Amino acid sequence: MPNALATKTAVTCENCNLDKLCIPKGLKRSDVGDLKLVVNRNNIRQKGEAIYHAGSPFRGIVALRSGSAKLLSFDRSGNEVVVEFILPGELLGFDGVSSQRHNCTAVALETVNFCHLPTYQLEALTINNPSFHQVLLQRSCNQFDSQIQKTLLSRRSAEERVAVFLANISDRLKVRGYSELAFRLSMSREEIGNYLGIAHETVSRIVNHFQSLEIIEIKAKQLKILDKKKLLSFYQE
Amino acid sequence: MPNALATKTAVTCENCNLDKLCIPKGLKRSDVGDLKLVVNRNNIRQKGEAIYHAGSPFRGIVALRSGSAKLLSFDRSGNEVVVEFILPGELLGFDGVSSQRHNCTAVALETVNFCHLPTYQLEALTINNPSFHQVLLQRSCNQFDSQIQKTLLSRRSAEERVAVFLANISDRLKVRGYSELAFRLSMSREEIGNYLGIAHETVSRIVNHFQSLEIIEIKAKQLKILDKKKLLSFYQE
DNA sequence: CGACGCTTTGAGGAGATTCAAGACACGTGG
DNA sequence: CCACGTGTCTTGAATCTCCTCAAAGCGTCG
Repeated sequence: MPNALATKTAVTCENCNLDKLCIPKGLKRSDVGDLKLVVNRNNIRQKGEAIYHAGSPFRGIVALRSGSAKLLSFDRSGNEVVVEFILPGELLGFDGVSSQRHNCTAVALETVNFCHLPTYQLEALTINNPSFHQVLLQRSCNQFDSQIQKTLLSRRSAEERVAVFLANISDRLKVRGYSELAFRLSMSREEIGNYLGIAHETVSRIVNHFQSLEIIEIKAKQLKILDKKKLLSFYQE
Repeated sequence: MPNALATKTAVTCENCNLDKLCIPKGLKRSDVGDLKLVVNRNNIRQKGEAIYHAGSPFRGIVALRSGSAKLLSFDRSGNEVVVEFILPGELLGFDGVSSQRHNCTAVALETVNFCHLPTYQLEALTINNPSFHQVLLQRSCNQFDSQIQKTLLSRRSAEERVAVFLANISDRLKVRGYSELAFRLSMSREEIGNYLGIAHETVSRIVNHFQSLEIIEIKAKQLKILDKKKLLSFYQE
């Protein structure tokens, strides 16, 4: 069935508008050809549904095509801790590689569409194609890097954390071709606070403070950044 | 010169007492043979000296043989932030993989001896030996996992953080065959505080509090854990 | 339209920081 | 071997940031 449509409409890795961000980034054209043959496309989850659960066996790497998601862990009291937010073109699943079992849960923040690269294909690709594994290693180390950035941020004040958070989402959306100054914040205050390590009331207070300074404007979940420079100045000392 | 001694005394990957923790872990015997041929052994750094610097090009993966080290990043005011402490058998350098340039600095906390697996050998190994890259990917994802653990910890009180920190070092030393209940804390209060995201005065207060509760005993840098169960009870709610 | 969840806002309090000063340990040189 | 100086560690007091608890406002969706 997918093949019947392939001639005209099907999206493959080669013509995906995310190919500059997703796994194909850094791969040769011919290698992308190998990739497109083994990827499961068009997996859907609705808001609140899980993409995978903590504790479940690792089944492969996931690439978000549209929508956004959160990656969660749980402390031993069972409280959610948001480890990362995931935007289109970003990869998911590295939390399952080292023990072959996920230690995080990935949940859709809105309807998401994702591709899935199953474990056994992953191994096959590796053998035939060393540069593929190189790319994968790079991406996984990337995750490590971004966790270090988060550590740095955790030393700053609540105000700085919120400022950097908003600027960071803006930057990532820009790279993806969306507007960097007006977008939907699909996560709740609760989730933002949880991610930044501060109470949701604190998030709310700071967001409203930024509004009163005319740095941002927020209605419902729609965010406008009025002065990104000023926003960043909160972090740049 | 190393070859002349090889018959009797030289330590290679095959007879290294860290082979169950280091890169060889998870590799077949024959693969370890490939590895031992390309590793530079017996690199030394004195206390305070860097193993590599943030900003320098990535030259390969480092494996600590003896001594301990700290992995640092810097915030934009130039303050040190301790990202991780590294014990014997643990790997270093993943912070340089994704951009091919280190974004952390690694510094010896005492005299260290380490092995070095250079980039070009890394690539060669990958091509001839897929399982090797598999192991590398696993280790890098491990780093990611431990950063997530750190995030979880950053939500807890200062007391819990110190308790978990001490228990964690104890566990890691145990795996390495050292005593889990009596060891040298080679890092300063300052460095511990920096790692845990709390002031060094707070570390001092808590450590002394644990002493007064007869959970630990500390003289100079020598630590004795008198009641590990009680220590962990601080974290287990 | 009503209910539920998310967000806002206020007041009070707890935990950790900061600043400051003194104790201690270690290495150097007399 | 002891005196000295430097850096690390400890301890106390004042302060501050952020959290917790509580209640009200707003939006959204059946």
